[in-house]
Amino acid sequence: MKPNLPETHLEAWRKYYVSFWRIFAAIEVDLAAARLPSLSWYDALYELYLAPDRRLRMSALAQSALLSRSGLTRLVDKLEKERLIERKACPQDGRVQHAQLTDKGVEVLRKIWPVYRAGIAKYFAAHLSEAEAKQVAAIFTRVVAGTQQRGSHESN
Amino acid sequence: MKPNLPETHLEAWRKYYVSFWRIFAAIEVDLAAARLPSLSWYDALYELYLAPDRRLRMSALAQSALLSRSGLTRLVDKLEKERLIERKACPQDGRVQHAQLTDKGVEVLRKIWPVYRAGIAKYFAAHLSEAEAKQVAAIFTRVVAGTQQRGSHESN
DNA sequence: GAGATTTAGTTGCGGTTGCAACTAAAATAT
DNA sequence: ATATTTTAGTTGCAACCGCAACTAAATCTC
Repeated sequence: MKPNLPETHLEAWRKYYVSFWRIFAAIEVDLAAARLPSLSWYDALYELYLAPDRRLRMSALAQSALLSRSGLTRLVDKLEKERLIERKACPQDGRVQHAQLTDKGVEVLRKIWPVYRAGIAKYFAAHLSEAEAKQVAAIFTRVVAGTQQRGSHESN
Repeated sequence: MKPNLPETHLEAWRKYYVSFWRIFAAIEVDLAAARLPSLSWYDALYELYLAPDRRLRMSALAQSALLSRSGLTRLVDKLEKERLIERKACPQDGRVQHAQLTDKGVEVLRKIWPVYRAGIAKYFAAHLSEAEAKQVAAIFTRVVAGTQQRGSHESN
C-alpha cells in the first residue's frame, strides 16, 4: 500500500485533478453560453493556425489536438462541413490528407479566443502569482516531456 | 487582445492543460490494459468510500464525482448492475435515493488503486520534488476553491 | 388543505470519442 | 515485377456524457 507516492504528491494530484475538471467544465459552459464551439474545436484549429502554411497531416493534427486518429477524422468532418478547414490530398503520398485552415477558420478562432482567454484568466490565472505561474509552467513542462507520445493512440 | 492574462500565466495554462490530458489518457490506458474500470467509476466509488456509512445522495455524489445528475444516474445504473453499489430509497424523503457502496465495491476499489497509484506516480509525481508537490497542492487548492460549484450542472 | 412551486432523480436524445476492422496507397522483400 | 507488409486515414460500433423534458414527492401559498 505504499510505493513511491508520498502523501504530499497524492494531495497535489487530487487538487490538480479536481481543479482541471472544474475549470474545463466552467470554460465549456462559458463557450456554450456564447454559442461558440467547444475546446476540442479550438484546439484543432489553433494547432493548424500555428503550423507552417496553416496545414497539418491528419495524424500530426490528431497528436497535437490530443485525439485518436478516428476521433480526429470525425472532428475534421465537422470542421470541414462548417468550412473552417479543407481536406487537401497530398500529391507526394496518396495516403495522406492535409487539413488546411481556412480564413473562416481563423475568424472562428478569433471569436473563441476572448471567451477562452477570459475563462483561463478567471478560473485559473487569477489564483496564481507571477512566480507561481512560472513554477507551474516549469513543472508541467517537465511533466509533459515525461509523457511524450503516450495515450490517445489506437492499437493496430 | 490583452486582458489580465500575462504570457507566463498563459504558458502555465497550456502546460497544465496538455499535461492533464496526457496523464489522464495514459492512466486510462493502464487501467484498460489491466481490465479494470475507468477513472469515473473509481471516482464515484471512492467518494462513497469516504462518505459516512459509505453512502451518499445521488446529487451529492454527482457533485463529488464531477458529473451531471443525469450522467450520474447512468453511472449508478452500471455500478448497481455490477453490484458495486446499491440504491437505497430514503425513508424521510421519498424523492431521495442513496447510493450505498457494497463490499464488492470496496473490493473493486482496492483492485483499481494500485494501478491508479502507479500511474499517478509514473506520469505525475515522478516529475515533482517534495517542495514542488507542496506548492502544487497549495496552488490548486486555491484554484479549486475559486471554482467551487461551477460547471457540471444541469440547467432547470 | 387544495393547488402551485420547487426539488430529486430519471429518461429521450444527440454529440463526442475510442477501439477494432477495414480500404487504399506506399514501402519492402523476394 | 509481383507479393507481402506497413502506413494513413476512414468507418462500424458501442460507451459515455450533458441538456432538456419528464415524473414523483415535498414544500410553500392562499
